[in-house]
Amino acid sequence: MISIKDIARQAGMSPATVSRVINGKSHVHPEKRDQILKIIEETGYVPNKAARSMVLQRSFTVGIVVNETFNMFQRQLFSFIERRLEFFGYHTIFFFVQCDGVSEEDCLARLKSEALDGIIMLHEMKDPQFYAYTMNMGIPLVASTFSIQGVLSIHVNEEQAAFDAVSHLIGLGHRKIGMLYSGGDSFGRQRAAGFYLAHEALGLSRNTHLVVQVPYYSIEFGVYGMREFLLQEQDFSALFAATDELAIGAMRVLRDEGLRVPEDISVIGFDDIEIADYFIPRLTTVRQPLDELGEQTALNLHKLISGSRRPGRDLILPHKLIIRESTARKIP
Amino acid sequence: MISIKDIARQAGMSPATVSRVINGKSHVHPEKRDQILKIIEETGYVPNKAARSMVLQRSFTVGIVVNETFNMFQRQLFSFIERRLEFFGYHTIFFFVQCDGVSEEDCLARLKSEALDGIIMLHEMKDPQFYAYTMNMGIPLVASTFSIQGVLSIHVNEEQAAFDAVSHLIGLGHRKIGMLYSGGDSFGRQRAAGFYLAHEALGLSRNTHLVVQVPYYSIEFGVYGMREFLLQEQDFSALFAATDELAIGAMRVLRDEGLRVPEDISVIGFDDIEIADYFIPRLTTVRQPLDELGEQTALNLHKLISGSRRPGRDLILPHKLIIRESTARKIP
DNA sequence: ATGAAAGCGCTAACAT
DNA sequence: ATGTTAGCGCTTTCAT
Repeated sequence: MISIKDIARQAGMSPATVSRVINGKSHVHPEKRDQILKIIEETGYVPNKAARSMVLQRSFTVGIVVNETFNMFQRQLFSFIERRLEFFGYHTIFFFVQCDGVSEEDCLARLKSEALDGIIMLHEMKDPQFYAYTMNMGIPLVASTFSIQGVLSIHVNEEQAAFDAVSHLIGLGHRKIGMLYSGGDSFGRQRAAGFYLAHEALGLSRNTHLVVQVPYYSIEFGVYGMREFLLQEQDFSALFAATDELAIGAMRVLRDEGLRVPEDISVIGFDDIEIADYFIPRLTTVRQPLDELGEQTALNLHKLISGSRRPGRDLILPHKLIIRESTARKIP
Repeated sequence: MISIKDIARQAGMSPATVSRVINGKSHVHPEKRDQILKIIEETGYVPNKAARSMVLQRSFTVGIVVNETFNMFQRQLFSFIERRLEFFGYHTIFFFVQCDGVSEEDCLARLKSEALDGIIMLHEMKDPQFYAYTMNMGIPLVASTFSIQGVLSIHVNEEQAAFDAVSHLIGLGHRKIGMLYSGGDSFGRQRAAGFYLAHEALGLSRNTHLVVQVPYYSIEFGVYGMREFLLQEQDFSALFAATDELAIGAMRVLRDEGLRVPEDISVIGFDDIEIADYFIPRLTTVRQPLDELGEQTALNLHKLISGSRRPGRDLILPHKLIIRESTARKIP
């Protein structure tokens, strides 16, 4: 492989000068600079990352902490994040974690074995040791799609978004509304809070019997959750699912039970994943700006790493209610 | 950061001995080995990847060449591949490419700037320069989900699988069957070949008017393709979509046009992505064993890299016809 | 069986 | 403005 020395030799200069040119440092004679640039161009030389990595004490690698289930929403988000990360020259390495202590411990152990430049969290870690470690090591952290105290967090206003979704349902005349969500994470709880708030704001009692919790945000658990629901409670005309995947699983069950959406039951989701606009019926939902979420996540982590920004306060991205076919006015 | 020297000093031995222990080399006294291992355990020391990378001339990084559209099927597959890659200690770096020459050139340029240990192709490159380069540099290559001459390819028997799918349709009494696919890649053409073969085997004429080609395998192009289809041809009772995403887009259009699936038109897909089993109606399709595909892709690339295997002949994984709700007997 | 020493490719401090 | 040099953390001859 061609190295900086080869370029230096060909140019009749020292490696240091070539290095200066590559890294855009000043104090290089413009003429020599051009000459070096020309040789680099001709030879197709590119600096060795491992060598730079070693001397700069940077790995050009960012860790992605994500739930083992890695759902459709997260895969879509990752796809956006990755494009930007790639643009900034980072490699990625995944840390799949389950929602239990052992798994988080394993994750932390692996984390320590990698000299990460930064970490993107698509999943909320409970273990305080995790934050202690990253803080201690000075590893920049970005939380994407939820908020963590002391960590640069990028997300929509979950509570307000859920409030908007449920208000839409109430506005359609629904009075008994079910909710499907997971209480295991902050954004789930915030969406639930929005659900209750909408009820209060509109003067409705918050009937807690109409709530089913599931462990993960997958279609499968949407199915499971909806089954539970039907077992417990038949007297409702609308459902607020905390994610689109939950909504899709729920609609599947409703269909199997001979219940029509939206004629018999209105369903609203959250996220606006790709399939939402094609499902039958098309899913009414709250859009999270996935592209911007991905863009901002990568960009801000990069800023944190390069030192051009400090954590500061959360970045709140705008959400948007997308009304499609799965919700309709309640038939009295 | 704690280094090999620190361990050596604590153990009262030389870095060379510690290195031997870490890498499981022989010629180390068992007692000393245990002692070193103990210290490593206690201190939580892990070798610096960049340093190893430099001396070993390996990057521990694999490139993933994938289409810019990075569809649901690919995202799901990547998720499986990544888990294994992670297990083997590789980082990943994406190379998004479009289906045009310029994009492939750019990709090649970026490829050259990364010292990759290996490359996984989820997308077929046309540019012969690409293969010339990788061959020349001795970079191991694995093609996943399609076959390339001279490259270790892992995939199902596309033609047979498509044959099975179309035979299912014909067996249901359908005689005028449409096909939606992309001719821009080998597996698309093979699936098309299976489509024709099934017609021939069953003594049906291959009415080429019943075929629509699209540029990409996305839901969006399923919609687009189906619209085209309806414009050109109304006289058919079943559709073979070359991927599930195409099928979903097609079903969406059919629904919008007031055509029922499967009562009016049967639809069969290909891949068996996650949503297939939840869509309304549940999609009949041909399953590709995504988990094993991911597993084998990562494993075989690793073997190629570590020199414990040579390209050899293609790895053919079993497919399976999954009959669900979107296909039904033709009503005369 | 073990250690000393060289060197992987690069950057930065220091010298000129 | 440019060159010299040391050193990042590791592995691997080559001695012993």
